[in-house]
Amino acid sequence: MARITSKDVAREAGVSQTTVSFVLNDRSDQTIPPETRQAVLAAAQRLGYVPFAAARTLRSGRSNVVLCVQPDFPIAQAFEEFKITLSQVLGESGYACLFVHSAGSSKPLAELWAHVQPAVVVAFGALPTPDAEPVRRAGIALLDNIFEPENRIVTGLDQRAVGRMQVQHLVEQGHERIGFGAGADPRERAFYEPRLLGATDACRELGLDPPITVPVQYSTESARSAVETWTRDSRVTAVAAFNDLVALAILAACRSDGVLVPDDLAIIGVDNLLAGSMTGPALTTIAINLTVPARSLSAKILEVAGAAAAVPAGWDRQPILTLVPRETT
Amino acid sequence: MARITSKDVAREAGVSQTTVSFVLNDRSDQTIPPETRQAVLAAAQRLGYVPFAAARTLRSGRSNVVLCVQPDFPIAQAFEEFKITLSQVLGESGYACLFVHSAGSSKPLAELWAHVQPAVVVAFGALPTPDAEPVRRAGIALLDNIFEPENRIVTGLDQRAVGRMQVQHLVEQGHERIGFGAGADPRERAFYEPRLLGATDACRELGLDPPITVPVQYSTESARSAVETWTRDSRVTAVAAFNDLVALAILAACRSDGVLVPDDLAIIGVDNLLAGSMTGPALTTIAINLTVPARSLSAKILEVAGAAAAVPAGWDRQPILTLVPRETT
DNA sequence: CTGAAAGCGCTTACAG
DNA sequence: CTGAAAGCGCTTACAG
Repeated sequence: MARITSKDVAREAGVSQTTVSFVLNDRSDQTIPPETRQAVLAAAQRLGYVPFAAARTLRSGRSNVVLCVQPDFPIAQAFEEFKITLSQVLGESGYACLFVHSAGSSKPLAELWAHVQPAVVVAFGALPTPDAEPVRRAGIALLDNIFEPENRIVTGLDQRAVGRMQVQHLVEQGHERIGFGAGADPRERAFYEPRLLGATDACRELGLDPPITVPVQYSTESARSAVETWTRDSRVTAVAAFNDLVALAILAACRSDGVLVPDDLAIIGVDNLLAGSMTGPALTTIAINLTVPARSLSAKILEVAGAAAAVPAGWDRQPILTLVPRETT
Repeated sequence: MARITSKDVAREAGVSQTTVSFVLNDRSDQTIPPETRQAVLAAAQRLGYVPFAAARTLRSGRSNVVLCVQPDFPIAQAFEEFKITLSQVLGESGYACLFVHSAGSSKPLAELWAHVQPAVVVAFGALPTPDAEPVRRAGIALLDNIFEPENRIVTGLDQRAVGRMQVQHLVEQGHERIGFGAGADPRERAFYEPRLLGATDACRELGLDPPITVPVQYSTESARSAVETWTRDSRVTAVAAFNDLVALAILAACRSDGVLVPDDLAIIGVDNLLAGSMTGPALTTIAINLTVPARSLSAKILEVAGAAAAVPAGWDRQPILTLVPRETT
């Protein structure tokens, strides 16, 4: 079955292909009488015409695809929400939001840019040089390292504020010796490093010693030696975990070692995982509303893509970080 | 900076564009002398030539993109692993694997097919008719409802086997009155319905009454009334939860109501979430190795795309489902 | 074995 | 206000 082309629409409407193009692209620099415009629109509708993007891309050298490169390891579930919001907002502005897993191509991603000549490439992490180079060379806008502190203007979210908020809460509860449960996986460094930085800043500002930091793996075993360090050697009374999973591991270690939570050791996590609300005692945590950063990033993407942002006003007034006090502090 | 085209390569190699195309596409129906072939390859290499996919797509009417439509709600984290494996295997066969969130376009996805004229469209759930129709009409291969029981040949994974395995384990532990904790979110029906079916089958085969099924939301509160139903009214001694999150909710409800696990009520989940290994008592669960279904699906995709599968042999011998016995059974 | 030429469907100077 | 024509970069009959 043959594809329906703009030529077909032109014939159906009794005009030229040029006119069809002008009408369908709503070119403001052309004056089209309403009747002609209606005729074209009606014909396109009747035939079910969908412009063939490959041809348009070939012609213009650029598609309206936004390509998002995801890290190869599973990240917090809350992140799904982020991607969904991003897709929605960009979708409303006529951009398709596609996600790739960077591990997808053993060879560098190079050829993928060619496949979908995107308008913008967004990398949540750092795009390795062999991948970034061809993007740059092709003149494609690249938004890199979205969640790094130095890019906080892009997402409106500074990870340091997370660690800062944790410490503030713990200190308000009367704690003076703070521990920090960092991640052990270098791929998650982009999250735990700035959060630790923020926690350290907050301690200093509040006149406390910097947090006693221990890397914790996602296992009770690993968390046990961390808990030992905190309670025995350093007399730490409260721990900020860089995420809920680490907090859960610490909580499990306390349970198995008879350390009372929150009496002997208070714990606060980050992410507001469902699982954290269902432990005993229930986990105090910080919820991150990723909807706001997603809208913020969308606006930036549309800006570099040279499109008018269709982002509704007021969204940036919503709070990103919310303390969820439960039973572990 | 101008794009490097096959014409440039032809000039550099001193041959025609036709020859360049033949060499670069490795056309077996053409005989090219080794020297010519080398010259072309060297020239392409030297210039850093990357074929412009839009032109190729325009010409052939089809790209080598596989488009995967994801559900709009966050699903199990293990799923990420599935997508990564899928990307890798398809990547090795020269296909780019892109993911979209179906909520992305308020209008039907229709225009997206046009954007990236994919070779195959894969929908993890059901693709609504207004979206499926244009795909079919465009003659694009569509793989739908990947995880439904009737498609178990595609993934090699029958969700019913999951529920079956849960019941078998519980019965081996001596239980005779089985409960089933289903999901409450209709969007997850594709997972809990077949699992319940499998559990019911297993009960019948083992001469037991069908499981007492209660929908459970992801909250301790919701799980409490479920636990009441099971322990008070029905004398159920063991519950199969459709996933770990429901199992965790049930565990939390037991904790708060003084129901002893596993003595009063045994619990088994599905997914092997990290959080489940860190509760007290630690959750017995079923781990799903999604690597195998991902490879299986890849093979199917490559088949419908008309490509030779580069799937290594032996992968289908690995077990998909593994019982992870811990402390709740 | 190799090349000149056509054509995929679109947009856009350019000419009326 | 509208249309004929060129050209984006590729592949493939077709002719030598």
